[in-house]
Amino acid sequence: MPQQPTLKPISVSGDGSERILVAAEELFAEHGFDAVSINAIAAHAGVSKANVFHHFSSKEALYIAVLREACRDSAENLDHLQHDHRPFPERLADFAREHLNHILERHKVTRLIQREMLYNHPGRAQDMAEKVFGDKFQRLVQILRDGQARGELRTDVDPAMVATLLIGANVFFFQARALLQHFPDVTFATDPDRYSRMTIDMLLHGILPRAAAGNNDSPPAP
Amino acid sequence: MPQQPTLKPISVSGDGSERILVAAEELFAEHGFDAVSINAIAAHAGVSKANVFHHFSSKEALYIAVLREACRDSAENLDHLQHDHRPFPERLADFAREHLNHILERHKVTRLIQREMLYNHPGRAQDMAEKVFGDKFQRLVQILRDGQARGELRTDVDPAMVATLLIGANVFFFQARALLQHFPDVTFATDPDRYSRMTIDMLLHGILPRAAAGNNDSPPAP
DNA sequence: CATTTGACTGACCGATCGGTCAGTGTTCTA
DNA sequence: TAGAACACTGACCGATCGGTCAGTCAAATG
Repeated sequence: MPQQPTLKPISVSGDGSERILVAAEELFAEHGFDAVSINAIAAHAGVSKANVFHHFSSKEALYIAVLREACRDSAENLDHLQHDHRPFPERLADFAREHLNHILERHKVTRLIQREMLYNHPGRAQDMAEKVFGDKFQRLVQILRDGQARGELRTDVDPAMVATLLIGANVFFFQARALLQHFPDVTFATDPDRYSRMTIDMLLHGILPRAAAGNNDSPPAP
Repeated sequence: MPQQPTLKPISVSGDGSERILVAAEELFAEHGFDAVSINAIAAHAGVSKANVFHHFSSKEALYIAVLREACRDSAENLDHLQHDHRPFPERLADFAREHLNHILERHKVTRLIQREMLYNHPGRAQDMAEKVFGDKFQRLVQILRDGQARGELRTDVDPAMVATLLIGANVFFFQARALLQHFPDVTFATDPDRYSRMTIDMLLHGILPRAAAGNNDSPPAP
């Protein structure tokens, strides 16, 4: 970019290295790795440029530290879904809603990771994201498999496919909602909860007309 | 990025400005705006750096020219779906498959646009993409509305929501397939046609167990 | 044939890049 | 209290950035 707007130092407590990390996360998420200079990060954190290199050996190392910090507390809690005995549709709806809210709340991290997926530098942090997401993904798949075993879910659908569609719907909402807002047909761009509900409704019951009306929830007992 | 690999000039016929555009599209799509230097583009196109500025007034202007060229022929043909009289599920399945193949074939353009959505520089090209996609999106919504009017589609689902879910599923497949390949549960990461079929199956019929087995297609006549 | 036009180039510009280094001030400890 | 350890800074480095400019060369134009 030609010029970068002069950024005021952020008001964040904590030692210097932490403030640098926060500032770097903010700027990397907003503008991307290459568009952010060490000078800008230092100014945003209210420290000198040399101080950045005192705490982090290089720009790359700082970026990786930001990613690691971002992924650290990303261990979303799926346990309460695994040991929940409510009907499957309700559990799935809860997951979808919580997952979408999780993404929206931590939008900086989400943007960082989306950038990382787009850049796909093989060495950098792809393997890290792979493990973090792979674990969560695998657990969601296991929950779906359990649902199949209990007869609460069609046995002729691929659980990994259901998980992909669910997560994809949320990720796409996150990245396209700014665009969707300007489409006259779209009324849900600013209402993630409604988006979640509609997604789950369509995923559960499909979009074809039902021969038998009513009967929306509560699948037959196994 | 610390160092950029020395790029051999691409072997492309045409006048200089066209070769510059092709080279710039390739590099911008692969590495992003800020990570690509005019020097790299010039070397990749086999011309001098000054020549790039002879044809384009600035790096920004070149980038916008690349985006414009990319969006130019992006007018995907949805007409044959609008005037197709086969059953609705088949038409929808065709759209999903064609749309996904379209995305995968033109992966450079897709990556460019995904980057643009991530960077969301308000001035640059967001409004352009907005119009291009808005038109296509609106036409898909209209097709779905027609399906509702003919009783081939549930009337209590939001057509814009169906369109979003369908396009989102494909976009997410595009951007996550490299990651999905490494998940042991995922068997469809390298088979877009199968992904499309499974998506449409789930979207049409839902994932709940069907009380009445069989009867997969052909909705009741209006 | 003289001139203009436009594609094209090498050399160069100031600014900024990531990164280094000698040195300053504070704080903890022996 | 001496001094090691540490957080931190301003000045500086070579490289590269986007962009400029004077000039070369070939084709079109009168």
